[in-house]
Amino acid sequence: MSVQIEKRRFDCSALPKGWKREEVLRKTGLTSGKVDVYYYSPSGKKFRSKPQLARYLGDTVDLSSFDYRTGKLNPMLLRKNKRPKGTQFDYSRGMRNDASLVPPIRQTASIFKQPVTVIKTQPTSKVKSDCKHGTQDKPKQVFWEKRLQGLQAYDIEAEALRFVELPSALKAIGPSIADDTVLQSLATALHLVNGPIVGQTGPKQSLKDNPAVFLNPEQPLVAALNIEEDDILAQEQRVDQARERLKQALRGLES
DNA sequence: TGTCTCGGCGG
DNA sequence: CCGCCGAGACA
Repeated sequence: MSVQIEKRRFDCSALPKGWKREEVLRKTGLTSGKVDVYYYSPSGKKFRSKPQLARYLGDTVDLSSFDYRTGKLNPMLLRKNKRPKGTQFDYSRGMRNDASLVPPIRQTASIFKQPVTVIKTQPTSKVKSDCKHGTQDKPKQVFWEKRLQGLQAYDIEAEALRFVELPSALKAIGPSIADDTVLQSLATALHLVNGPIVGQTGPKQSLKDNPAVFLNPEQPLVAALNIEEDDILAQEQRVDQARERLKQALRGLES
């Protein structure tokens, strides 16, 4: 009698390095014999459905050609609108269909945020995984924050909302970077960057002379900042005051 | 509290 | 029938 493997965690060829795929056999109960499939991100987070995976990977990734159960990439799985024989490759929805998409091409936003090369081999094309560089994020443009410059929040009366004042400790870095841009870059960094936000830590003079070269685009456009115990205490106090004001306001609503 | 496991709902 | 996720069991 062959004892089937009841639990195995594999590297999966269709997935980038570090991702694991696991099959778990149900041993008891009404559903005994059913196999559950799980995925593990490089950081160890467990995923138990395709929607969960999609949520984690974000809108930029198209999982429509990914078969969750088998872990394989392109089994032409979409039941409806199955393509006629003549068509060679499903370029996936959302992709433009111009000359720049004739293989071989590079895609940076592919399954699991991994760069792939689409190569053409007669008569069918296929997707070749490129693992040797690991996962890659889209490079950030230097001073990309400038694209946000001049954008402003308005209230319902179309009146511009007053801009918040930045603490004097936040010193902008870069060519004519205004306070609002500093705030936008800070907010973006807080939202996107995993890890500490430390500001621009490069050599001061170089940053001044040639920011385009010495700036770290991963960090916000502020000089390296140091947060002291006092700053934290002061901030806690401000929060307390704000809460107090909110309490008063709510009390005013009740009566 | 977090992980593992099976049930069961709904497409 | 099967994907997805809730929730009980268990550590």
